[in-house]
Amino acid sequence: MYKPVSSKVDLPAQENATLHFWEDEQIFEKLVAQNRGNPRFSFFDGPITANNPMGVHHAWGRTYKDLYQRFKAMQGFDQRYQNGFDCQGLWVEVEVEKALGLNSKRQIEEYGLQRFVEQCRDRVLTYAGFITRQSIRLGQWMDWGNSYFTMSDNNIEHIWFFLKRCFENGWLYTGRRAMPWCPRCGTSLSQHELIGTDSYRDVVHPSVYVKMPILGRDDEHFLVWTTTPWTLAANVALAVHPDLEYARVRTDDGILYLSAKTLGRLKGAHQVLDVRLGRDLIGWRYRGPWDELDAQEGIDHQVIPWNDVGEDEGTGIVHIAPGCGAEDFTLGQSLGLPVVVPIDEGGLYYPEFGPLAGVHAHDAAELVFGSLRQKNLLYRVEEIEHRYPCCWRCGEQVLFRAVSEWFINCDEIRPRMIEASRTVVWNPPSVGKRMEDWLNNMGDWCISRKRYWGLPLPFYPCPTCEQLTVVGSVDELRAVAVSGMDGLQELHRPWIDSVRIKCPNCGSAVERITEVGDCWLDAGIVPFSTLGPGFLKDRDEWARWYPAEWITEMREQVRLWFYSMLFMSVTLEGRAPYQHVLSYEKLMDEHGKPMHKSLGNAIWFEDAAEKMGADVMRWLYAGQNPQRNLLFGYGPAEEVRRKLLTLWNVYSFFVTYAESDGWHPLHSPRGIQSKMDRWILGQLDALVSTTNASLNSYDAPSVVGRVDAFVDDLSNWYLRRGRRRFAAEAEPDDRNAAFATLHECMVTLARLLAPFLPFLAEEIYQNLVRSLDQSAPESVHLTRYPQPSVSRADEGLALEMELARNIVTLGRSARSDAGIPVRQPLPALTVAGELFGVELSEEVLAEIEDELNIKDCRLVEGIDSLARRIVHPNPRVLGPKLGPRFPEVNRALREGEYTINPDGTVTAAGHILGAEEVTISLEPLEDQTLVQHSGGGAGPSEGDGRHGWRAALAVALDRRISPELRAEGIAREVIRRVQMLRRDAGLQVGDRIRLGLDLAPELGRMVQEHRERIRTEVGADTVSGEAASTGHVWRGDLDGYAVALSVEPVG
RNA sequence: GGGCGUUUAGCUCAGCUGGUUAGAGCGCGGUCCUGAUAAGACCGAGGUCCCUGGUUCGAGCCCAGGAACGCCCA
Repeated sequence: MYKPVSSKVDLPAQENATLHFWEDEQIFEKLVAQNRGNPRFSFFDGPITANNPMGVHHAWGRTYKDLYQRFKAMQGFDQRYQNGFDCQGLWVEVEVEKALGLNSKRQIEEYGLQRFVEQCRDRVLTYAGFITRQSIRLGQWMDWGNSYFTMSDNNIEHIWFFLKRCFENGWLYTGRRAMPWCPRCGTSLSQHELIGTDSYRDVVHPSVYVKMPILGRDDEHFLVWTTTPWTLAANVALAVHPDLEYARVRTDDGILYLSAKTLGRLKGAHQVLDVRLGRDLIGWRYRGPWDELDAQEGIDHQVIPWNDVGEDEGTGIVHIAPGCGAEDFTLGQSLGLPVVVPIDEGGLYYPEFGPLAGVHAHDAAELVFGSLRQKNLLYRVEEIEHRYPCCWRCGEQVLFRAVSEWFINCDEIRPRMIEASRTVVWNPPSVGKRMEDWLNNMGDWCISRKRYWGLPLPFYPCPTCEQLTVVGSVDELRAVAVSGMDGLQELHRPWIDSVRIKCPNCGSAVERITEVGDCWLDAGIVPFSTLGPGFLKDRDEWARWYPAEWITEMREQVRLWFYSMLFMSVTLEGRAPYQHVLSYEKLMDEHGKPMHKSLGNAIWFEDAAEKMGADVMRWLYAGQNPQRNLLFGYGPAEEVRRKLLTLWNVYSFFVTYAESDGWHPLHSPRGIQSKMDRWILGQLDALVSTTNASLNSYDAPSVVGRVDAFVDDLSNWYLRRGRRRFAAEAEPDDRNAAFATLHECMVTLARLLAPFLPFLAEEIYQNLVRSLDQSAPESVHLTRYPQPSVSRADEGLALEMELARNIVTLGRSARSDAGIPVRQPLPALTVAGELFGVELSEEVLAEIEDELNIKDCRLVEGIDSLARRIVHPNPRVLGPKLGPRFPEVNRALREGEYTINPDGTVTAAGHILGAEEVTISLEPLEDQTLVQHSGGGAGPSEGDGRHGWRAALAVALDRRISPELRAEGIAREVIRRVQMLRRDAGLQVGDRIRLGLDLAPELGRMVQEHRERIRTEVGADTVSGEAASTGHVWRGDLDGYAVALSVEPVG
């Protein structure tokens, strides 16, 4: 027995029931067991940050992951199904800080490192559980009990191993770099923390023009402009553009140098004494504004060249403080300039800054101006409004500080990474270019972070002899540790900080540096730490899963996860860790705007899943071109839902009729297939074949398009045409064939769609297969993926059907032109055209007649009685053949200067063109107003057989309505009216009625011979000549005669 | 400043190794069909394929230059 299926469906409810079924019956576990020991398919899951709930953007990528893993599983591949969580890093710390009301590193330390770190871990575990439940709701099948966590000791040890290898390679070093720094939080901000929308604000700052006395030239000064007066105490150089012109001008404030185009910024009158190029100023020495400070001792202030100097602001002479700015720092590094860092972690000047010592950088302006004024160096102060970065957490304005960090030198590995990247199939290919570009430009990898919750860098620099020890594993640590091992419950701060080792060189006790590692180390090691027991523990087992055949993440992972994995993999194994990469773009709201909590346009995963349904989401994701931003929302989801609903309704139709008919897939006779059956099964086979090909190259969107087309074929042609074949009064052989065909289509489709729509596919499979056959696999997901075998695809039949559908389209169009509804039968439709050898069988002609309600559809030889043939060149053939002479032939054809020869060839401009060298379109003859035509094209297409028909066709509609036809039309009209009444009355299809049929006498006579047909079609037990006065009644007129109809349920 | 990508109907997007008449869905107007279908069909309105130049018998597609937008890097 089939389970009854309503034509209306609550997809989310259906899905939740399916989830229970999978869980109760352990279907996923059975799938894993079923494929164990088979050839493997290796996929690495990029770790999702377990810091917040999963969003609908994550669900996009997770759909790809699940889709291809399910596809590979149905092909029989053994897989690991390991999900990953990214656990460490500033993002987690920040959320925990917010939750605890902490606002700075100082407060964290007061709160207690251990408690803080435990909170971080708790948060990760909480959200890992949350994301797991969400992913399950999406239908994602993973070995959820076996997820990897990047905070695990195992992961950390593998990174230690990598870092030690880097150390042995001589790549590890400490260096400084200028970082955006929040003095309130006491931490640097990483680049991506400055990218968010809230990070830049309009701020008013005092800007200052400062005079800097030139050494060896009395009363001559460089005039310098800056918006950050607090950095003047860290000045080490001035930069000029070598090719700009600089003027020496006399002013009331002495002789000043500034670039020629900025003279307008001087106060009052000035006199230009001379002009020289910036390059002539290079190397000039000057006295800095704070040379008296201890911090400035020994600094030789010089003018340096810099091509980034401009004249839009300031004076063309730029104050350089490498300790206080990112660009300054980079420039300083390239020229070997000293770095003066004026402020500490909290933004306060260090003691060696004399009068400024202990002052906060944000409060220093007045003090600075006073001092400069006193030294007669202050030229002018003005306010400036500009966009300035702020800490996204606390809103504090960011300062720049040069700080010491740990780096991995990339010189040696860069070319090897580029080589490895070229072995990867990047999808889309531009992502590969992006990777190569990134590799070519990558700086050394800064791997340290001055924070708490993260990978402890295993670096032990000896304070006595300066030898650096890098520990490569816990065993190694144990071997050299002198204290702290007993309390080492995990490889995290604060516990790891208590471990001291003995310097192998001098024997001193050495502490670990306090820094933790970049979280991309955590993710990049995944190919080594997660496969089996891991690279370090069981190399053979590890190697069976390495490298990944396929991975997928969003495109920004090129410079993040894809990069860090590649880096670590090339270092440790000398090759890329993945073979195919699929990347995808960003998810936006349905209007193309980024989703933001603050904009109110964010859609939460739970809401989407419960309102749209996971399958709808998945179909939306799978159909998206991954190279384009996905516009996600309830509008697009509704479009998808309607497509799935079409499929659902075919399913519902099948179940309803198979159940009432008692048709059984195993016990009912196969019947005798019609052309329609053979056609749809051929379409099905073609779909199976192309779907396999597409999925094997990770191209889901084209599958979605073809499935949509197939469902349209199935619903709007096969089933629409075949409805009556499923009725009880249909001929049994034909009916059985129809059921068997539709059943096969639905079951194959369920298996084909299982990776895409796991819920819907399961529902259909359970009801159509499993409910009748307990020996069948327990779940659609335990079946094998449909394989292209001996195909029943029949190109000739496909073309014939396409031709038929084209004729129907023309016929409908002709009826529309004539203003005659389809319900009114018409005597004849004449079809003529260039059919390219495709034949229309009687069987298919009958479908056309029935569909168009035409008594006789006939094909005539030749077209000339219906339409004028217009010859067009077939440029694809003629172009290469005629070359430059092509245009003259083209012109002749266009202007009608040609003759069509009896053998079908065409003579134009002195050339004889073969039938395959031209195409024919039709123009209706003027007196044949009811002719509809379709343009000619390339003839039967090769390709995949879909929508390839471009024949030149013409149809002529005979619109003479005899009294008999009129009567039949009216009878159909009556039937339709009664059916509408039945629906209004809420009757089921099988319910019987009493029909009241009160017709004007003339009408009654006309319809007389159709009375029995009316009675049977509307399911009436009796027909009376009078309509009831109340209840379900329709009164109106048909063809000008009064009519009253009534419907009363029987019993 | 450099790199990558995008630009096609009101909106969202297809468009094959270049082929002459550029398509779909949504939306809009009209008509029709229907006891599987909250669906569907037919007709219609709606296009400077971002711009300029080049190659070619022929360019939405190839080449060069430019513009706008997006992302990444500096």
